[in-house]
Amino acid sequence: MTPPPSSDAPGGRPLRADARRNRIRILTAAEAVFAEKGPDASTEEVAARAGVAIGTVFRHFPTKDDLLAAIMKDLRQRLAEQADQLSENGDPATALFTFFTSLVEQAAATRTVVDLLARTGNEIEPGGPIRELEQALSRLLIRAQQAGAIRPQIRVTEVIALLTAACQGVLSGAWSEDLRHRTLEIIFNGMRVNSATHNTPQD
Amino acid sequence: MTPPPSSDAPGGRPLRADARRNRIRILTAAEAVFAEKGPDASTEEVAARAGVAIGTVFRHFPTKDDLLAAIMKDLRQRLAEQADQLSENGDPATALFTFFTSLVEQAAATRTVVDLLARTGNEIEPGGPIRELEQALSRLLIRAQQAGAIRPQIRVTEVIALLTAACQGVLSGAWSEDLRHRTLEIIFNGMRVNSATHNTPQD
DNA sequence: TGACAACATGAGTGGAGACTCATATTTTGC
DNA sequence: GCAAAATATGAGTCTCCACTCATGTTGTCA
Repeated sequence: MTPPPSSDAPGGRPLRADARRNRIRILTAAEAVFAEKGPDASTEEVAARAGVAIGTVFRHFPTKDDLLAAIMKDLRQRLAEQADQLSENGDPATALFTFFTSLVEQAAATRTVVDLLARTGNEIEPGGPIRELEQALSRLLIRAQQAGAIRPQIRVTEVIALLTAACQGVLSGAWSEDLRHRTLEIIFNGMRVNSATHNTPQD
Repeated sequence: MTPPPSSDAPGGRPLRADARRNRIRILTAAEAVFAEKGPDASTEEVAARAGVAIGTVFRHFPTKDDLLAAIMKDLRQRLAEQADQLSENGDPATALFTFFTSLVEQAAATRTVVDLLARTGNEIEPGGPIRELEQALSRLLIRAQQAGAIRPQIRVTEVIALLTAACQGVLSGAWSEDLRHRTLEIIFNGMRVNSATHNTPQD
C-alpha cells in the first residue's frame, strides 16, 4: 500500500550492499510497527520485525528519535505529494476537504500520521523540514479561497490546527465512521464562505 | 485556584485522622503533578510533592491508575458544575461557546483536562461515570438549539468529539492565544444555524 | 495509660526499554 | 583468493518506574 522508504544515503561515503539493504528493512519495519503501536513501541520490536539484531538498528539510527524522524520525513513527503496531486484537478474546495478527510482517515488507521502532525505544531522554525506539507496545504487552501468557497480570513495555520486536532481526536476517541463524518462536516461548514460571521463570546 | 479534592472515604470503615490527612495531601499533589507533566509523571514524584513515602501513596491507591482515576473523578465533577452554572443564565449559544472555550483554555494549562477528555471518548459504557459531564454538556447544547442558535442536527457526541479534538490539539501543538481564538471561531461557525448545508466530498 | 490495630516508611524487587561493545561475519578493492 | 575495513550480532549495562514488605510509628478506645 505504501511505497518502500527511500534508502537515503546518510552523510558520508556510499553504504555497503548489506548495509543498504538492512537500512531499508529497518525503515519498513519501523513504519509498520510505529503505525500500529505508536512511538512508544520498542526499538527491539522494530529490530525483530526487520529480521535484524538490535545493534544494527542503532548503528543506522544512533537514537530512537533519529529513527522516528526518518520515518516522519518519508511520511511528510508522501502526504505533500498527495496534496499536490489533489490540487491539480477538480473543485478546489472539494480538493481541500478531500485531503483533510483523507488525512483524518489515515490517522484513524495509522498512529504515525497523528504523531507527525503533533510535531508539525511545535517545529515552526522557519525553513523547518515540515514546511513542505504546510506549503502543499497552503496551495490547496488558497485555490479554494480564490474560488470563493472558503472564508478568506482563514489562514493555513488554522487549517493545520484543525487538522491536528481532528487527527488527535480520532486517535484518542476511537471515533466511529459516522461520528467522523458528522464532526468533519461541522468543521468544513465553519470554513465555508456562507457561514455566519458572529463573534466568539467576550470578543 | 482549585478547591481541595474530596476526601472521599473509600469503601470500608472511617479513616484514621492521619490517614485522612495524607489522602488529601496525596490527591492535591497528584493533581498538581499530573496537570503539569501528564499521566506519565512518576508516582514517586507525587509522593515527594505530598511529603509522604512512596508506600503511603500505594496504600491509599493500590495502583497508579486508581490514583489517576480519583483525580479524574474530581475534575469531572468540577467541570460538570461549571457547565451547569453557565447553563442557568445568559445567552444559550454564548454559554455553550464559553464553556467550550474555557475547557480548551484549561487544557492549554493543564494536561489532566486533555487526558480526561481522551478517556471520555473510550469509556462509553452506559451509566459510566463520565456521563455527568456529557449530560451537562447536553443541557447546554439543547438549550442553544432550542434558542435557534445552533444547527439542530448536531448531537452531543459531535460536540464532545470537537472538544476532545481541540483540547488534544492545543496540547500537542502549543497554540498561541491568537491561533486558539481563530481556530475555535471556525468550529463555532460550523455549529451555528446560518452555516451552509453543503455536503462533504463524495457524500 | 497501655495495647493493639491501623498506618507510614523506604530500601528492595522485577521488569521494561534505550543504548553499548567485544566479538564474529561479510563486503570490497586488489 | 585475501586482507582490511565495514558491518552485524546479541548479551550485557544502565536507568527508570510501578509495586512490595518487613519494620517502625501513631491514633484510638477501653
